[in-house]
Amino acid sequence: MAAPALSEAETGTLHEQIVSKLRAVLLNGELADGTRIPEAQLCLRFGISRTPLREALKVLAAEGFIELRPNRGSIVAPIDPVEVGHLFEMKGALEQMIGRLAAVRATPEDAERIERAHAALGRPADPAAYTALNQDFHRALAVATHNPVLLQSYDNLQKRVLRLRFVVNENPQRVLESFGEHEGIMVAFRARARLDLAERLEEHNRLTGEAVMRTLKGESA
Amino acid sequence: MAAPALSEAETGTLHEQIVSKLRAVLLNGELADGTRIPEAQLCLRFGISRTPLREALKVLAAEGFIELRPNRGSIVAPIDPVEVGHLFEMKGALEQMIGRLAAVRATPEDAERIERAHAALGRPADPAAYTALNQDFHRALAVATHNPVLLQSYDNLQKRVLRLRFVVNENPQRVLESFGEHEGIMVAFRARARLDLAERLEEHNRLTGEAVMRTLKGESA
DNA sequence: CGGGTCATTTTTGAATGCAAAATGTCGTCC
DNA sequence: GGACGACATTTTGCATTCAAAAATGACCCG
Repeated sequence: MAAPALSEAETGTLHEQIVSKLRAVLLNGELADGTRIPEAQLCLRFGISRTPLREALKVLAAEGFIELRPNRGSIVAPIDPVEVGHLFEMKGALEQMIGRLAAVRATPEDAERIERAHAALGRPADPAAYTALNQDFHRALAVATHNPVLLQSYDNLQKRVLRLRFVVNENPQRVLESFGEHEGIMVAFRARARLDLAERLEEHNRLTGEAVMRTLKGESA
Repeated sequence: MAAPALSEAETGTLHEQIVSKLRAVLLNGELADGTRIPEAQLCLRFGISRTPLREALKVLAAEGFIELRPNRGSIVAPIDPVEVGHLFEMKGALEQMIGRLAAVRATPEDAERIERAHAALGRPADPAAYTALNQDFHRALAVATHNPVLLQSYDNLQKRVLRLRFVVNENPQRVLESFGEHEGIMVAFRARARLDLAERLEEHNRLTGEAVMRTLKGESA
């Protein structure tokens, strides 16, 4: 019998579990951006002492999810429209790389995972499920590059961008456009057309970024 | 009177100082890759207790410089030829992005910094100095993108690659080639030719990577 | 009634202490 | 001579403790 596939949050050392759990809390939008994070409260919540919690905070700060202010506590990293632009720009460079590499390196298993993720995306459930499936789809392409360094950076960016969905709601118009773009991406992928795949992924990312930026600016105005 | 510009290692909280200092130690090649890092020894060396040291270790692990093995201590991240290939590949994507953006966004001040860094590189001193100046030059181009997200990722990759110089010595032949490539890069930069600059940076990175990989394979064989 | 100062409380940063896991040592047996 | 196993030692992971810095609030003065 195979091992029961423990989720990342229930294995490893205590502080590693806390990193996963706390990151999940932040990505679930439970703590609004900019709010203070009292250590004692989190210790109570997770049932641990401050030592592993503080280790986790340092790691999450390095990942860009929280901000440490010496002697003044940690805060959930504020969402800055300028930084969001930079995040999408950086993600665009990775998407291009993903396109060029995945088209060439995808194994049959990779291709099947990508097809499945794309198919799952075809039947739109609630918005929250759509977001998760969309992430899975794009991540499956990143996995197909077989470059762990790239994948780790991509995961980080994807998660940091993911936090935005609580300040800018998914725009239904944009979701519809995405379907078409995803189809185009799959066409290029099935043809293993590396430059086309790169271009379509980059453009898809750029359009999403622009939509997010418009909403961000609209709401702040 | 301006503040005396403290180096990163002497400011901020204790654990932040340790992160910088310890990273510097690793980049100086004082600890060979794969060697164990006894916590007590480092505490003694830095004159601190284990708490901030362990926080620093977690951060450096997240950055990819060390590896944490639960209950079995930390080791200096082993240099794996396959991973080195992945690092250069990822760096290549960023170099392209740097080329496309820096050509367009560089301010006159950026341009001057880049020119100065390039000029400093022209008079080759000892190999160690050359490596540092070379890093400065490429970093100056990254700064000119005015994208901090990119810059942070680039810094990380640059430093991780930097560790290699202790396992593969700078190859004089390759250094000579670099001079020519740097000239080409500057020509493209001065003309603000974004696609050319991107291509030359990418190619320069690829050639360096290939040279390193050849040496790595040669030495392991 | 508002602003400012000082004492009190809370919270953070780092050191210490303690239990569990891993490592090393020695003796035994084959 | 080498493999195995019990014991002692070391090292790690986490909880607890202590000191210093920031936040809070009471009090006074204008």
